[in-house]
Amino acid sequence: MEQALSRRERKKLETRQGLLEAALVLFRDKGYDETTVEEITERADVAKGTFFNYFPSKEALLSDLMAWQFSRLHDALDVGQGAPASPVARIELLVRLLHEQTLGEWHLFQRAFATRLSRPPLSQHHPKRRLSGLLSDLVREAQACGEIRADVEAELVSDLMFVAHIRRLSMCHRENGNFPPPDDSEQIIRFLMDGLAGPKWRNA
Amino acid sequence: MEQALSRRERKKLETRQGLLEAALVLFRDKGYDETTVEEITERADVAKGTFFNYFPSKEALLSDLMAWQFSRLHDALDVGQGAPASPVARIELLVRLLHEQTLGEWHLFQRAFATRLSRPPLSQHHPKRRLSGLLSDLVREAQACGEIRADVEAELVSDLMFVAHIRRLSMCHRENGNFPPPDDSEQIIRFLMDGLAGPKWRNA
DNA sequence: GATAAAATATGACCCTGGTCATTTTTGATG
DNA sequence: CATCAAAAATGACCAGGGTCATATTTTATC
Repeated sequence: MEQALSRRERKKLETRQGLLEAALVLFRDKGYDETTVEEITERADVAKGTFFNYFPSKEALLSDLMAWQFSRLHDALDVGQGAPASPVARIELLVRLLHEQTLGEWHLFQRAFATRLSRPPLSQHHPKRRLSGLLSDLVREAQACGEIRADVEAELVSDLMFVAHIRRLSMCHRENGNFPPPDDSEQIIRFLMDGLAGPKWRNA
Repeated sequence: MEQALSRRERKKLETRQGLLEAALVLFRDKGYDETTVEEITERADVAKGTFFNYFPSKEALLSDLMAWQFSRLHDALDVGQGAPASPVARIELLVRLLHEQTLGEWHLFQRAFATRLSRPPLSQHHPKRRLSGLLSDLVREAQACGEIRADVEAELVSDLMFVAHIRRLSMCHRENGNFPPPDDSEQIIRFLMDGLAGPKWRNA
């Protein structure tokens, strides 16, 4: 057990967590753009300047927030904890979990991903908390054991899966307001697996 | 011939175009974030406020800029003008052209796409100028004539192609500075066509 | 031309993300 | 305790995107 946390360090973590939680509530409630950094610090009961002692930017906080939200996924995907042995099956599981967890916050998620797409990484978190790393690791595993062809970059594949997921949420949301779609999460993965030419070409 | 443009309307178009061109030069030169709206209006020789009479936001201008840059692609893909008849072949052609045209401006392109991903459409341009519409139309065509399975949403497919392209540029750029990659644009399309399981599974 | 109404242009102003010099708190040491 | 240096908090400040009431220009009409 490492109880090597001085009071100072504990206070620091507390403040940081307070900011994250305040932001999450406000983002959920009013949306990302509509929430001011000052409102966040107000709610967390610190001065505005303090915010930037903990996060280099508002976007970086969002990124950390998402990482925090998704850190639990790692455990759920541990084979030791009952996750399926097949990497592809675990990918499908991940996508399904992701889908459940993203409901209600998909616009935040979407925003965070878009930012990551267009700008260099904002802050390096613990690898255990990087969703993209998790996905691409799974892809690499699947490639290693032959479930997925190895002549494509794992990063590319995982990104495609990611974006497919975001698209689906986005389309659902725009069409029927906020209604979560039927659980066809794995269909996208399957389509990526089968290819655009489709399974019927397989035996042609 | 419609010469139904009053002087006022001509001037209006001129100003708009002036802003677009000024912005393009500055974005290329200094980058999107580093370019100020005021610098753009300065260069276009109008007041800052005028900018927002023509574009609702800086981002909207970027979006229009990209649309403008890509409007010529439509012509290149006209079957009457020598483009291949096969929709998939035309998709491959589009991706290759896209790749050539994006060189040197990929970060702008990337930025515009990321914005489009995370926010509702900023301004509705002429459909002929919407790149995403162009791509998804091609996909629909390919589906109609059986080159691509029809049980997946065309929008989803075209978005995946889009993102794959962006990813590739992004990775190339990050790895070897600015060096354009070997012309393997179609490989991604082919991988999407074949699927992750890969062609070797085909006859298994 | 003179006049008026509509379209356009303008820049002072506001808001908010982000910076930074300064102040306050912390805890180590004698 | 008193002292001091390091860490952390603070809020005045700045820059840039975006708004808007006002000023200017254009066109229509007489």
